Amino acid sequence: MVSQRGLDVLRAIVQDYVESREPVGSKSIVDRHNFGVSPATIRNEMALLEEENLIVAPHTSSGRVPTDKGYRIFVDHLADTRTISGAQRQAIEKFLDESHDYDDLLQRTSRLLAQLTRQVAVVEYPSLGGAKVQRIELVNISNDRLLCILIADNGRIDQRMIECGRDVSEGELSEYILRANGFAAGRSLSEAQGALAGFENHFPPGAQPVASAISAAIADLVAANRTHKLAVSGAANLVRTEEDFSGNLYPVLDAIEEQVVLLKLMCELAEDANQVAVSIGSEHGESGLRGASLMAGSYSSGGENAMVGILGPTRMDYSANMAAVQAVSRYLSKLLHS
Amino acid sequence: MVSQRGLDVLRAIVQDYVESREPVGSKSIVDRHNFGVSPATIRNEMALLEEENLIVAPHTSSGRVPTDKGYRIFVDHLADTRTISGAQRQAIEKFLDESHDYDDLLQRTSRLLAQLTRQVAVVEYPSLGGAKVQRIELVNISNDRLLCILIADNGRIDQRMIECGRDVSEGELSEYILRANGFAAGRSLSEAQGALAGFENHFPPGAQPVASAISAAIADLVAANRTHKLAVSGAANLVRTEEDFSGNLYPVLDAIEEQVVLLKLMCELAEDANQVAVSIGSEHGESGLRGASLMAGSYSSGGENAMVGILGPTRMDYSANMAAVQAVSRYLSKLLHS
DNA sequence: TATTGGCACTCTACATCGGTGAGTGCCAGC
DNA sequence: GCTGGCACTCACCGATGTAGAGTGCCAATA
Repeated sequence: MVSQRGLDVLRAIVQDYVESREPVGSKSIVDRHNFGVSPATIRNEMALLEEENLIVAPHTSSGRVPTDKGYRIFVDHLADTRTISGAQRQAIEKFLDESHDYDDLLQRTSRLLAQLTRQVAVVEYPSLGGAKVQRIELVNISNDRLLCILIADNGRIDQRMIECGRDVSEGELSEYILRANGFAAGRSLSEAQGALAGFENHFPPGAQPVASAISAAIADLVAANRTHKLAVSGAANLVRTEEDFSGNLYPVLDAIEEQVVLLKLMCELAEDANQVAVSIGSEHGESGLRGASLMAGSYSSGGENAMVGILGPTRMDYSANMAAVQAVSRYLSKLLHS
Repeated sequence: MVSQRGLDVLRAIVQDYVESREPVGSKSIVDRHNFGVSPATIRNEMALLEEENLIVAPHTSSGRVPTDKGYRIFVDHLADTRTISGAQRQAIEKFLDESHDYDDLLQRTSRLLAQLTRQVAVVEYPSLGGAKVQRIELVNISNDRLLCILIADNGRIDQRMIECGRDVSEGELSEYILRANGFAAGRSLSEAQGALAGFENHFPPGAQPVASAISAAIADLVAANRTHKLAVSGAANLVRTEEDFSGNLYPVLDAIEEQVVLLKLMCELAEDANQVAVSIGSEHGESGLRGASLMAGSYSSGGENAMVGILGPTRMDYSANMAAVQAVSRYLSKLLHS
């Protein structure tokens, strides 16, 4: 069992290591913190911490480095819950208030968080599952192609191209639009998909192929909206912290681009909606992201929750970053609810 | 003046250096290429090439490395104009034919090119300047917010949120829609902007604030479409070639994220529409991208030209990459014209 | 005149070696 | 339970030496 003073030592080690990037020795701890005891005593505490797998020595007779488990204890019990500065708060509000639309807002959020934390920022687009269909639009693009646009009541828009194989007159088009909206408008996305089953049967045989292509496109749009999307910024920050990833950035950059893995990890963090959650190093199973921590808080938009967070090396300033993620996610929720 | 054999030596140096990543010596040249002369003769040629600033020796008594100027001669006169393999061609066609819509197509193009060249791929969205307004839609999002959607006849869609400050009834809304389309539909974007001047004067005083907000949003959309957008993929490929950037990826990743610089450079490459153009190392003024080459070809969509290309270290396989960029840009044009 | 073999020279990469310093573990004494 | 002392370990640094790749130059040659 680790004593209170042991935990204080752990806190000191995490703080100093995050700052200096170098293994922390017993002497430097007594120099920088007021423990009122000698290095030898600290060494005894460190031996206990090492037994508990909270810290580790990279090699015999070097200082100690926190393990993932050590960071976990730090995050859960030892990190001071900081709040961001007034200037930072103002910067957040100013920057986000300037956004033009939904897309722009989430991209700005991502950029802002990358700048505040100097890490890679990740913002999840909310699912549209609970959103309602505001309107379905069909537009003639070229002779034999239609564009199908789905507008949700929270402002999100998605589109799909439809190949008709033949011309569609304006009159026929407005018929499709009228019916499709009759079926789907006002319903939630998940309902809309069901409601459109058999859509094509309400049209004369000649129009059925196009009608079923339309209902397929809408189904596809709805399905695509279940798989979430991400806005990512600040990849350049990774080179600053390159050594922390033991020089191998490839899997991290790859994860950022592929997004699938990031999405999965973000979802796993979503349990506790009110707190900023952290997944540290090897806690998430991804071997390529073994040196990375993911931190995320949730925000809500139109009844749907989504995550906003950062990706960085396990050796990061958890206190400051949690405060930033917290502040940004709260303000984002507030903005989307107004 | 450099002799024909001198140029052959330059070609050999570029090819070998690109492959081996190591300065090329006179002996290895005679070993790998059939010059039928001794290393000493090659050394004499190399001395001349060095005088012309086409190659340089990193230090006394090491092999030679091409300079940016050397790469330039190589690209302009010496590179064999390769064509891609049948399998690659099929892969391109298969992958791009599967795209759902405009956005998806350009993103797929970017991914594809990144995979083919193993570099960072950049695809410029075409300007909408010449495109026509297909329709303008206004949608009530919440009580006091409207979403303004601009649909162009080439399938591109953009949106802006409008804060009205008061409720807008459905009747009033359809009035706005009717008029806005009356003014703008069927016109090119640039015309539409002019046509909407004084739009609000056609409404009763009570409706004028909202009307002018709408026309401002449309003007904003048109303006935003003049500043182009990029789809970028394959950033992870940079770590593979990290040493080529003398270990400093920051400015490169930064340029990728900021996009402004990339856009500028792409535009500068646009002069010759039919050929793949290359900007090598310090040729473009950006100090952060001194170790990078940008290669781009143009494609056309709805009368507008835009660029598709790659960003990589100056030490890249120009022949193969030019073939890939060429093939992808041609196929993209073809797909967009059908 | 262009080419070549030979030779001295240069510089990097790599391994070896000893000294220094930071840090540890352990133990006896307070 | 804390502390000072001590022996020990190991990374880091600079100096040193060696091997190898490559060059420039020159005199000889076809």
